Amino acid sequence: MLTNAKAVHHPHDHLRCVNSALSRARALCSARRARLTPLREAVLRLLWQSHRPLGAYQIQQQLSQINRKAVAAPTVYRALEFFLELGLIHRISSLNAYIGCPFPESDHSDMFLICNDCGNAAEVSHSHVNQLLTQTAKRADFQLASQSLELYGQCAQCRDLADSGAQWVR
Amino acid sequence: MLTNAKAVHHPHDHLRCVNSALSRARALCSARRARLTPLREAVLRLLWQSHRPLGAYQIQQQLSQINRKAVAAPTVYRALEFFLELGLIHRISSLNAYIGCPFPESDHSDMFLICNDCGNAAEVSHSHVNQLLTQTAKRADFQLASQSLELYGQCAQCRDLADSGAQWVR
DNA sequence: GTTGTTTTGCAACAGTATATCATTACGACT
DNA sequence: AGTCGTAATGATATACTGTTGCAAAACAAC
Repeated sequence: MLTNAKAVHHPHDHLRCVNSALSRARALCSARRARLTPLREAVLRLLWQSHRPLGAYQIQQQLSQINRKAVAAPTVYRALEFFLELGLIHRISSLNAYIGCPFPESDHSDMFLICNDCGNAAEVSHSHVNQLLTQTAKRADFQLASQSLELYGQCAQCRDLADSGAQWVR
Repeated sequence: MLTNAKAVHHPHDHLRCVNSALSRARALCSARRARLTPLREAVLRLLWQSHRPLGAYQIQQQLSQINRKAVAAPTVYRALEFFLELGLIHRISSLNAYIGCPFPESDHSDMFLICNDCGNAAEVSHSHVNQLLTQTAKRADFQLASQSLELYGQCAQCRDLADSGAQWVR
């Protein structure tokens, strides 16, 4: 089982996530001869500032602040498209939002565990799940090609917080 | 395993789907003291005209034609919300589209098999899948509450069509 | 440095969904 | 039937999400 849930849904050294993500991105881009421009890197950094999926227009706003001048929507979408094609980010369709992929080099079909309280989304790739889904589809005489799996619930950290009577403030 | 895949992805007597869906809807509405108004029934009929998910604005257009006068977006969304709350329809978030639920009275967590060729979407509820997902989530210390599972691929009918060399025209 | 390609800027627009307030229809009660 | 409260619909505006098309700028290769 490939997952970053242990980090995402618990306290962790987030700087490591960011640095690891950026160095992986740089490696992958140079391997594919894709240009990781300053603007694109800024978008990727924003996506990795936390484990919460970000909407395109949230990115736009933050990017505009950083740049000290307005950045247009297509610019953001182009950067997102660039990363989506490289497998460096994913789109979470039930949220219309985007999130960095923690293991872009491994060919995986992904699933997300999204916390209803804190909004953090962990990625999980589990071969049993994929097998069962493929098999279930096959039993319905359906040839599976791709999937969108988004699970909602409560993460460990928020459960503990809730148990202790505290309130989460977004 | 609860599914309508056998019908959806094969030739079938669709009138039975429609009639069954409408009578179930009427039953459920009267049981819940919810009003199945003419407008709402028209929306539900449109959703059941095929097994392809419909966008809200597609519904709006067709509804306007039927009504011989323009129907506004909020009207459509209100009808959709009404049915969503009753569990009579589902929203497929990766398509921004809506589809009738074939077994609204049974409490189920759903998954869709959506054909990339013909667009038909079958609903599947499989306890093994749900168990495995719940368990996988649990292993990541995550308390599963709800899910959005949308699988894409090729249905049996379209596979046969493709094998026979024919072309599907949408 | 010139040239061809990729990236970014910019403006307009298309598609999806919601907020707000006015109006109408309905159900229950007298 | 008439009144009253609630639910449903109409109508307008607006927010949010995403795309198209074309021009300008940056870059890579020669």
